[in-house]
Amino acid sequence: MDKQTEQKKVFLEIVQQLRQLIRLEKIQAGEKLPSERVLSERLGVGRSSVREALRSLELLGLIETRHGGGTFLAATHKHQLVEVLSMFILEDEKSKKDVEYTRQIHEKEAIRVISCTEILRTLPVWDSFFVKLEIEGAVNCRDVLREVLITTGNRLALKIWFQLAAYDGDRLNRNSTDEEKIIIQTMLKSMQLGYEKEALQAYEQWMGTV
Amino acid sequence: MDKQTEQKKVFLEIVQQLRQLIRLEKIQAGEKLPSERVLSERLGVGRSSVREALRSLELLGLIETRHGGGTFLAATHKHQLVEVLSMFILEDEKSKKDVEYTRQIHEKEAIRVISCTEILRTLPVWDSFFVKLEIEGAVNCRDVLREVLITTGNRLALKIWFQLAAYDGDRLNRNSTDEEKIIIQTMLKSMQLGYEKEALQAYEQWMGTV
DNA sequence: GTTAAAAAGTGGTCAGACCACTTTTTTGAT
DNA sequence: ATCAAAAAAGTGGTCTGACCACTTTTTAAC
Repeated sequence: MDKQTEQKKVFLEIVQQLRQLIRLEKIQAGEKLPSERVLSERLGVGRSSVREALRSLELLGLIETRHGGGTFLAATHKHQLVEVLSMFILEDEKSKKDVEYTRQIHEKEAIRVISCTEILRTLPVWDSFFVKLEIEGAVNCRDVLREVLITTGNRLALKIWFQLAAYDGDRLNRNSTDEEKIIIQTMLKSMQLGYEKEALQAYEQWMGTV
Repeated sequence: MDKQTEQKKVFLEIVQQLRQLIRLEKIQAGEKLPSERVLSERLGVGRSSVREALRSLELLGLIETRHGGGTFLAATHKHQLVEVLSMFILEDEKSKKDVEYTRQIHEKEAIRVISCTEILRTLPVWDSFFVKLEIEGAVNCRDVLREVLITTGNRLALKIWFQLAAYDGDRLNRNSTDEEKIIIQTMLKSMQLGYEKEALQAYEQWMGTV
């Protein structure tokens, strides 16, 4: 599984080396980085390779470049953004539990919102899941939760959820078992009736069975 | 305010042109993109510039490159990631409400977790806020919420919150008013005692007054 | 028709050049 | 000695050409 990741990504290595350089040199936010030519020499790579790495970090908002002035470490509040990303992008998956748990935060909130909103909890889409459960005997777990998230109408939360769900995919993107079928039915029914507490209980039970 | 953003970012223009090219050519996920040399010619720029743009998109996970094979549009689930980012990176802030609301999702969840966990709700840090409120008459709203998020121990949720809070900063990074003082005290006290419902009620009231 | 070799295509990297802009240093007039 | 203008150095921005390693396609031989 790790064969591919460790293979060879010279380009990413430069990014990592740059991060290391920033850490070792204790370069603070707003301070200047070594010039491209100096970096090229110190890292033993061509200037164009350095630029490719720098350009990536710039798009991420980690650094800022001023034509003729130099390259500077971006303001701190932008770093936070990068940290979130790098956790995924750089495969820093030392906290899979956090990913799962954070995903569930959004799912629970969506269930609450829908249960408390007449217009949302009476949507015909929920009945469609009942039909599917009856006919096919199972539903795709991810589909159910995605629909829940979509229904709330919070685009940002939806996208964050997509992101989290993508990295927790194996346990999510599958068909429900017979055991889960009953739990999901209970959850959806409670939601439709506006029983927030019962819907959440069923959800917790669902996640607990996985 | 927009003077700087529109100035000149030739590098970002290429990224945009690539996005446009992908859209116009209807290139689907997994399909091949034109080669670097072809792109260089079609866009009227040097190959190194094209590569800088491609490398950025690669770090974002939008594209995949195979040595000797070509450049391919990444799988869809990776796109979602990019969308979240671009919402911030490309300053596409057409949904400030969503940012605020999503931020509050995490804050509410943190309050729930703390209220239900003996070890967390009896932490001495909460008392320190009472002291500060008495002596100085006010606390920094952001500080309170940050401490709440930190306490839960979910690093990922914390970082997402930092990100969201940074873009909703003005209304958050300020001292509490006299009116808020009482509400915050109520919220913290309820949390300490494990009264989840009351703590959340106070929180909702707090956010409602802003 | 199959297979092996050759060719073409493509990404990966480097080196050098030139331009535009900024910062620093030097110069010269007061 | 001071200050302003000019020159120099430093730096990012971009392009070109070259070579290598790898993959895909084409060709040639059987």
